[in-house]
Amino acid sequence: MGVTIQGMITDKFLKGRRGMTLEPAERTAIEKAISEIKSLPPRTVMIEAGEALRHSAFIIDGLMCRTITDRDGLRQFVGLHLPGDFVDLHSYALTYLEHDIASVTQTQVAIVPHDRMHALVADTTLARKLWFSTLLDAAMHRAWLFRLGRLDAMGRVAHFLCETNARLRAVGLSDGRRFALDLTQNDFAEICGVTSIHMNRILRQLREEGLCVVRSSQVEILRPDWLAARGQFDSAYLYLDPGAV
Amino acid sequence: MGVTIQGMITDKFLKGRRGMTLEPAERTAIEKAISEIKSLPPRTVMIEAGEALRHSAFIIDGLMCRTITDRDGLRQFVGLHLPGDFVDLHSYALTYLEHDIASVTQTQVAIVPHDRMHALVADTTLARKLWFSTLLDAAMHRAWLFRLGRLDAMGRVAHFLCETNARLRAVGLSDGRRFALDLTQNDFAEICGVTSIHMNRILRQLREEGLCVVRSSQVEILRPDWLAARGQFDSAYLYLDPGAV
DNA sequence: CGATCGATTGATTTTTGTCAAAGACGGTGG
DNA sequence: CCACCGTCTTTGACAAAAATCAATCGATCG
Repeated sequence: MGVTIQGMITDKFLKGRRGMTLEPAERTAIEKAISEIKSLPPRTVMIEAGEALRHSAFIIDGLMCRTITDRDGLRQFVGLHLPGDFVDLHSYALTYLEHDIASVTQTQVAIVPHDRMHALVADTTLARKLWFSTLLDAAMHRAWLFRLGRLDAMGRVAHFLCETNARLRAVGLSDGRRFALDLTQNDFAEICGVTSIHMNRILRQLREEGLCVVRSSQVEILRPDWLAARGQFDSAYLYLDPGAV
Repeated sequence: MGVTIQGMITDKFLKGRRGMTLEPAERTAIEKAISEIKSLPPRTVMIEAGEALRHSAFIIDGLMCRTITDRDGLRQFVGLHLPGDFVDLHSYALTYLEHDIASVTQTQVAIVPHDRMHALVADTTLARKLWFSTLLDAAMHRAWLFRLGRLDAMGRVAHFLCETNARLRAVGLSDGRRFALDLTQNDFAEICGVTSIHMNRILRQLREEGLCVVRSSQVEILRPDWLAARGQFDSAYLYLDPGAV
């Protein structure tokens, strides 16, 4: 009661992030700036690199990814986005993106036209929170760089699963051990920068050793501490509320 | 004449970036916000992960890096910063960083206290340019992710050299083929996520095949086109002025 | 039911890391 | 001036990690 459908849309935005949670008025302001709600089928490119952009999208439900495609058409995931993520807020200041944004699963996004964004950022407090949200993405990029640059294949998977668990938990979509994650082994491979064949072997190994089961769009972490150690995972870069970690 | 020393400080900030160049008044505003100029010896940590921050630093001269250190003390570079880069502008909204920032060479930085930053971002046009500058870092992070995730060791080096060449060129520090870059082979290794031994072999190979000479703090690119192709380099993510590319 | 997509497995090759040891070079102190 | 040192570079031999090639297998879908 008292919670309108409208009120649910930005529910998860910056949820659980250290000192950056939105005030009710700020959420209302953002929700008023929404021009439409769009539904995307799975595996659909929403934004292509280079395209001129006049609006940003906020994920209400579903999984989206940011990818860069190489000369042979092979993709590297440079980000994975969950409900509550303002997936291409950065296009507001960049005007075009140098990567693609696509849905992974069936997705619902809220569209905010850039010309309505001007009014939002006139409020310097809200502007700073929006800025913060894009800096959070950058912090995740850095964690991903560490993952790819310093960890072996199993470490990368471990790190990624810890991160995803923590992020989903922050928005109430993981209980800390088990969560839905509708990615194929090939997606995991494109995230971790290994071949899907190798990814298959790593996931089997994790399963056989009773550490973690990744299977049919469901992840269950059996030994969270072990996984965090194996992936050298430290959640500081997610800027979560001390209580929420 | 007419160009004061003061006027030189922010000279290179956002220089050559598509529609984001600073107006004289904006540069003056930033320069007035500077509280001090600091000199850093080579290889000095300026900011440690987790430290509470009350100011940001702008690089006037020198090379700095952002690094994440693993459990064994091995570092992964997650960014390299040149003169004209507002190296930790993001600390303004983040309040602490999850990575270290250190000098590579002898460096001069201009310090801008966060409480003076408030006045700068009150100007929404300037705020947007500052925001853009942090998004540029994020775009580079993504290019680095592509590099680590999809390229082999030689491709990574090629990509990195193309990027650095383009960035230095934008601020007038490369002629497009030859530039100073005071990095050790170990730095290159920490940037590209390979061992320094392997990096040594790659650099030798580039040299022997007459493609590129990386030696004693000087880089000379003999075949820019080949290097760009080998590293699948596309400068779109640097958001350079069409004329400057 | 064939077709397609994703998962799985084995055999083999390629790339990169590890270990061990010199060589080069500049700077310092005797 | 020169021997010594530390840092950076270079090289070889070998081991480990991951990629590649080639098939199956299983489930789902029209």
